[in-house]
Amino acid sequence: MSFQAPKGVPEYFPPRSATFVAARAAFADAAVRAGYAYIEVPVFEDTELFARGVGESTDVVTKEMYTFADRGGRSVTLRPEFTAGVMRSTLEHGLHNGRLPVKLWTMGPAFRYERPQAGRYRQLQQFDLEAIGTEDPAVDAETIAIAWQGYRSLGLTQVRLLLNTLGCAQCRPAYRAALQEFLRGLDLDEATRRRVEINPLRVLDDKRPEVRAQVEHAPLIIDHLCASCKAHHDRVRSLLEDLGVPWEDTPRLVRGLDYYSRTTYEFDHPLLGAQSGIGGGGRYDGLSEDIGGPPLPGIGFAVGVDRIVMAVEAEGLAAREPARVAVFGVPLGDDAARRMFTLVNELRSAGVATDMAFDGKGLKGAMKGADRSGATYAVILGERDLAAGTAQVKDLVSGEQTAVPLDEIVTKLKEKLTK
RNA sequence: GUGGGUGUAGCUCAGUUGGCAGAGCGCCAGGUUGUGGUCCUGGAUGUCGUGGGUUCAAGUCCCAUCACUCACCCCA
Repeated sequence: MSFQAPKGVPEYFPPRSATFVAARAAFADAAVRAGYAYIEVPVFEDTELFARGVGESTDVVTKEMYTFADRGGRSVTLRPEFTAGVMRSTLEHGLHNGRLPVKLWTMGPAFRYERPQAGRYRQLQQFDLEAIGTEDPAVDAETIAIAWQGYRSLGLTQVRLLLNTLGCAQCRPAYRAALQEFLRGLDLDEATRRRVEINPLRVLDDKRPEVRAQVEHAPLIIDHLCASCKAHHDRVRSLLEDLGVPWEDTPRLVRGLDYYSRTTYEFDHPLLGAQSGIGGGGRYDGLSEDIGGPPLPGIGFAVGVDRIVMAVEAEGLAAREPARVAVFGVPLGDDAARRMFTLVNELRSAGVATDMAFDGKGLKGAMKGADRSGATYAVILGERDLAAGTAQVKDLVSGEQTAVPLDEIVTKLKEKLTK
């Protein structure tokens, strides 16, 4: 084995890839049912878009971006997240000039240059959903409900919703100053002291016990909200209550991307170890303006598909089924193999999932293949059958076998499989 | 970027004080020349991560290096 996958890039192959596909589909279905439409955005963008959209003070921008110069000398960056690109595309194509909100979803890889560990990858797979052009707290709750449905439809029961609000341009500055004043009085290491000046809210989210103990009595945003932020937050919470979606108020929850404001949330799974966040999102009312657009509020979330696969496995729910077919062709001899190839394609055209044995496999080996394919029927075609214009249709569960004329096989099998 | 752990068959792993490189699962074949699953029998597959050192002899000891992995930090 001379080559291996790039560092920190997870790969999904059968049978585990079935869980990956199911995880993405669960969220896509939930989004489509709520009227969200698909958008395909670039895997790479102008570096400046992320610098301004995600925020110059974030670790993602300062330390973790895959940035390079293309052959034309432009600085481009592999997307570290989706929201900035979706907002850019919305503005560029004027989607916000139509009916609001613009409801969009997308999915695919995002890239962050970090040291890999369990659940943390350099190429991570995300499902992303955004509602742009609305301030209605009901849409905040809607996005949460969609994510919640995604987790539930996969059978996950241990997901926790952590909820907070970060205030807005009206109330956050005063709170930020009060928090900074408090944090400056603490005994903190160099890097953290720098963070106090650049992005003090993030210090609240520090997991180190010595930091945690010190910020225990720090002022909280929840006590400094302006009237409209408080009303917004209360409304989101009461709507979640109406839906029966349980949450935990987590006044210290802060997200690592600068654009977040007001509603902020994270989904967490207790069985995943250190990287337990399996989704997160919130409101980004200032993002459009940050990247040169008009005032345009928005709310959305991203879920980590890699971590959802891990959560599904941790709860013992993994599908672990390779692709299955209903019918499997077993040809004996070259003439039969040729006839079988057409028959198999006819079955597929008729909507019957079908596979067949290749490489001139013997009867025993081909039947073994039929068994492993998961098929309920094997169609055996040997020289004798071919001469008689029939094939043997074998019920692989009962072992029963009958001769069926070749030109009736497709309709007969369709009949058998639909009842 | 910082700190720990682990590298042996496709997978999971064993390998004693340094002494012929192994098991289970999987795979292939046969038992059954036109019938799968269960069973029985047989078989194939190794740069012991890589390079160097010590030694009569290294999977085992030493050094270096790479990869993987877990945690910090950060985040999905």
